[in-house]
Amino acid sequence: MSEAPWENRFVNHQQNEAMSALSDPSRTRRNAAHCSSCAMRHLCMPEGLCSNDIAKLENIISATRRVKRGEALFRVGERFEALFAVRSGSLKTVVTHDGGREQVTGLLLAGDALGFEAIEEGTHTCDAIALEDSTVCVAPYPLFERMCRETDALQRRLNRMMSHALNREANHVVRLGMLRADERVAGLLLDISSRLSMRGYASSEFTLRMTRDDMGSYLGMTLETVSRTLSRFDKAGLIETQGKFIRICDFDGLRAV
Amino acid sequence: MSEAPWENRFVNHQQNEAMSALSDPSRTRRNAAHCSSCAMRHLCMPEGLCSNDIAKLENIISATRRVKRGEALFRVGERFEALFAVRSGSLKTVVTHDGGREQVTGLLLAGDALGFEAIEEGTHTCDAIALEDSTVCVAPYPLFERMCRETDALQRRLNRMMSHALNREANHVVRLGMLRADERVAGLLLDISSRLSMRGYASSEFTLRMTRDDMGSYLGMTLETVSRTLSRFDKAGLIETQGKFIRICDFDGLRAV
DNA sequence: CGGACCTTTGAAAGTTTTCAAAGTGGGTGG
DNA sequence: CCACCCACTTTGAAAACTTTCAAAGGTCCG
Repeated sequence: MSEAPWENRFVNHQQNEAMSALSDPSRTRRNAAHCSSCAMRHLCMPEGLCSNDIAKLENIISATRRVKRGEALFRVGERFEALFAVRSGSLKTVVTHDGGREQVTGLLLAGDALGFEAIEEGTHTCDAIALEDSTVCVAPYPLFERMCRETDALQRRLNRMMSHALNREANHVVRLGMLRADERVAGLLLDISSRLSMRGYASSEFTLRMTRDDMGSYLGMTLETVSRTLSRFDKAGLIETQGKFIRICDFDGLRAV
Repeated sequence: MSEAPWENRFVNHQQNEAMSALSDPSRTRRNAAHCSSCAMRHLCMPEGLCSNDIAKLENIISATRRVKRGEALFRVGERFEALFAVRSGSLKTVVTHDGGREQVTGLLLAGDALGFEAIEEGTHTCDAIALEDSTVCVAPYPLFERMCRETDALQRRLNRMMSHALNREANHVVRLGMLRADERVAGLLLDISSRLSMRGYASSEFTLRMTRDDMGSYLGMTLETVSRTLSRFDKAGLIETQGKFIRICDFDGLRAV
């Protein structure tokens, strides 16, 4: 049982990746180590940065923060102090509607950056909750902003990252607005798979730390419908589920809804 | 009939606004005139820009483009060349899913900026279609980017605008994911009302140039459900509808769903 | 002014939610 | 280290909501 494939958790993948991403053996300072590693790639390692720039950046992004499962990295209304990048683990962003109803608006995996929503008003507009014990890199925004001013490439990277976040949201809008329940679930699985794949992880199996309730909230449906849909996919041979572990068996089948 | 309140179109409002916003009588050049006026306020007139900066900006944003009803300002796949701001009229953004199904992902009113989604990949990821004959201000991105580099305040404004777009999308996600049909329609009406109000227009009545089909697509429901919901609101005394003209009679009632 | 497009309304069909209850799993304290 | 318990998951059946199909007005744009 301890050798079962679904024991192959995110955390393990991430640590492997973190190690292998240390492509430059000369950087051995502790701060440099995590900064140049996997999770901060998008935030810290834009093409076009010279090694001098990278050194400056490493000084800015010097802190790592730990967030335990269920704890908040930040909450609605808190002052905006830093951008974050998921180094290991995963988080969800949540908005609480009046009346206490909650909606999961985002899923952040290792390598994803978050916090951009707070730039507008200077305060966070959603909660970011860890789905498992996680670590994030911290980029204090005032410093980051100053460095953007000095380094064009970094500024361009920031603009692209925010544009990327915008496109991600637009995809989510399409998923919620145009797709039926089973199409949404299939879309989510394929989306996660492709995000993992882009970062060098196995794309056909993963452990999704969201509950069925979280998935339902994210997809605009009830937890029961999520569960039923996954069961149906399983019976149809499209996937195999074992609790939170999911293996995709038939990509084309999933794409065909 | 020609004096009926629903003759009071957006276009009229906008022209009034454009005139009244010419707060500095010294700026009489043609290029300066439209640039310092209403529609570009968000793009061009951040607090913190000195008059010298503003002059430079006016040179960059020198073009106005006309888009006729039904025509595209840009389309999916087209190269990203400029950011835009709606000067008069209104547009929708549309994504076409495989299979030809279309989803309206955004509604842009006078004063709104658009085009940010194209920064990531350098090509547009949606179509922008005019809902009525409209004009937009054009900010060529390479020039705009360069000016951001020279002027901190403008860069900060750009970041805030993109963050704002992100928050707008997040609101839309919540609307689609957590609300029922009538709540979505009510939410849209209140959203439009508040956006008009922020820009100094009458907030209790407006002519929404989208068709019921567009509204349905934007809200993730069918045109029939939109129509039925509006009829029900009308009968309940919450609003008055006359085709595309809508008057909100009972804001609190609408907020209460 | 005419015709195309848009809107409204009804009834039936379909999908998803709600309510309910049993089963499963994993993390926590003893 | 194990057992227990709480939280999560699964499944069923009825109810609710929304869509689909259909047809009759309306509106407005050229």
